[in-house]
Amino acid sequence: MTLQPRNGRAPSVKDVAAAAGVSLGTVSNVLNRPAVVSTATRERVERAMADLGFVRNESARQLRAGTSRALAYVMLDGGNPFFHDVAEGIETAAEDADLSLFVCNSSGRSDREAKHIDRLVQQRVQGILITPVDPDASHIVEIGQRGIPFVMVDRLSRDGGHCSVAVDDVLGGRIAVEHLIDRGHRRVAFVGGPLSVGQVRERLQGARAVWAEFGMPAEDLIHLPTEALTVSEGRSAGERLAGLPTRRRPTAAFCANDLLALGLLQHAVTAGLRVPDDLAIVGFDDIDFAAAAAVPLTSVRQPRQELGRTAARLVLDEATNPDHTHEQATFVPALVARASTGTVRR
Amino acid sequence: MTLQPRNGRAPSVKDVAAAAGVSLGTVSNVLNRPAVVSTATRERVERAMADLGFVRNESARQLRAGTSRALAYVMLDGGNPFFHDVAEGIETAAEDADLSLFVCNSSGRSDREAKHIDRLVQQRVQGILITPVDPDASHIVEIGQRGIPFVMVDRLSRDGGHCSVAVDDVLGGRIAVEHLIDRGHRRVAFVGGPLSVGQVRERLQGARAVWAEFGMPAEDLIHLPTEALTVSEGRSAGERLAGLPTRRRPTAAFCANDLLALGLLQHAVTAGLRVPDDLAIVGFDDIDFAAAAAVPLTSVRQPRQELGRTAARLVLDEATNPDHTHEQATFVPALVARASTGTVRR
DNA sequence: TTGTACGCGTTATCAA
DNA sequence: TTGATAACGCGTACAA
Repeated sequence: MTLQPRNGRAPSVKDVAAAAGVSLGTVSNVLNRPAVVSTATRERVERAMADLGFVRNESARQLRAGTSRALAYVMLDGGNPFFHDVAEGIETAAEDADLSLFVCNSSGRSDREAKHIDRLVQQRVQGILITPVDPDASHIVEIGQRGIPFVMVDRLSRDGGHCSVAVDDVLGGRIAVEHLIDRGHRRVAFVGGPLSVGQVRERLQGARAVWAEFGMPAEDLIHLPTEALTVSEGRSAGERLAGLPTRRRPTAAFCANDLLALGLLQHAVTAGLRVPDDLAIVGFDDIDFAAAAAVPLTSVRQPRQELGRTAARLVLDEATNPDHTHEQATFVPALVARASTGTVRR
Repeated sequence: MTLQPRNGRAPSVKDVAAAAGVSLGTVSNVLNRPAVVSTATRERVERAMADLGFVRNESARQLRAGTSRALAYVMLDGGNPFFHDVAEGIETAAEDADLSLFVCNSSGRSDREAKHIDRLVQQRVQGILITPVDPDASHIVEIGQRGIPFVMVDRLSRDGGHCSVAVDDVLGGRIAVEHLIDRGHRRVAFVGGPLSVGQVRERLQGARAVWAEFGMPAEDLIHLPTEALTVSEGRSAGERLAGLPTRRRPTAAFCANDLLALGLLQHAVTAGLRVPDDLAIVGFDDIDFAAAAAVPLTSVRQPRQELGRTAARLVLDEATNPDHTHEQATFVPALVARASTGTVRR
């Protein structure tokens, strides 16, 4: 390979044509409809491309085509493995459709999210998948108004104005707390926040619903609010929990996600509490680190990869199918019981 | 906002010009040199842009400019939070330079890596940052030959043919094992593999070097090979470790990364071993989950974000500075001692 | 089977 | 201060 770029610029089809002694159209044919080119010339052109180190210019193709060959996923928190797993699911689907996937991370900040979306619209991506900071923010709503295919991930659409995929968070909250009641717990903490996050709200709602249905007094389901869904917030919730007067101290905690649960678990162990005997813990998401915790964590599983794959399927349908209708794909969460809730009380 | 796209196509500068009753060049001036346009016309143009929902077409800009306004990072394992933190560091630097960052994930597969690179070259990204599966693979070497600025992350360049950033892995291995010797351990396991991964090789090398310097018999530093640097491989290493005859069983393990260490920790706890009393554990990377483990993990810290920021700085220099010279940025790792090695033996 | 000419949206240059 | 025009690299009618 020579790789001799003419004065710094990457070789174009024009250069290839000149090198191969054919016309520009022929080179294009070799690239896009090799069948209509004679074997001899095709090989000559291909050799020229290899010699020059020719690479198609995606921008030019895209400009010509009017749209790019890429999908994008804007995730809420790159530090949470849950979103990475969702992204993996999206990527497999994107690969099957021979599309690139741009993964962006808003880190829970609305301004960063808006900036990412701006860029993606400028890139003319085929579709946007997003787990939004706030589903009602104007920059989110505008995506749909622009006519860009988009799907909300891990959050259901309220008005059906677009596709979405999520698990039933209310149900998730129900099965988590039902499991704890089943294990004999009569005083339980819900750890999670802020309540501006829809997922947190609904998981709490499910927890409360099932708690009431079992006839338990509302004041025995204590809400320990957190400022974010992170390990360190879980740790701090643990401190507050330990500070409660003994008669009010819960024997179990249901955390709004696994990161909180891991933080809580860590603090509990540090504070000398035995898990699950002194404190049982249930998480949410079932990320790989949940099973890998020193006391493996009971968790409410979300089909992470499948959420991603389905979301990708939906954007692609919206992007290509003129008869597309918006769809709210709801998945059923499942409890995965592990050691952190392993004992039946009394 | 009307958002009335003419027959499906997004509005272009041409449409804006027509709507505002000005020429195309004026619209361009409003976008790129607003100072040279009179306030009146500028406002008219801006209103037209808002009315039409005009968004610059990045492909066209790029085609014109000859290069994109994006950087790319191809990471080795998206499931390892270490790489996410590196990516965050890169992103901050990219943001400062007003560049987009495309994050790709090879998942340790060379074919996926090659595919990603292909696409990135087609996109004409300004530079590529990569933690390669195999630094000597042809598709890696070709990046440099193509004249595309690129930096190897978490892996030093052997021949200096390109920039790279990494910590001193040999030193990292040394301080980990020195810490264990210091804590009184006389039989230690190195958990990690495959040895085709340079980082693993060098960490082992450092471990062996310091072991020898302290005059310890080589056979008391046992290598427990793994097939990957994952939690589940750590767990399986734990099983093998437990299976060793008591006289040969190490009192401490140094793991090639934190994921292995977490898996090992989990198995140890399950098997009823007390950490650190029965088995002390040192990890590598100091990901957030290390501190968050139920027995907080001693680990060799890498300056993850700073690795990323430095790498970004280097590609940008290569991309913009004609006098650029390749640089191997080496960082010094630091031991972060936590509970998993908390006790001095005997 | 191959070659020619045009358009995609943006920017920069030059002329008015 | 504004307007006309050429160029970027590619794909595709259409003509030869």
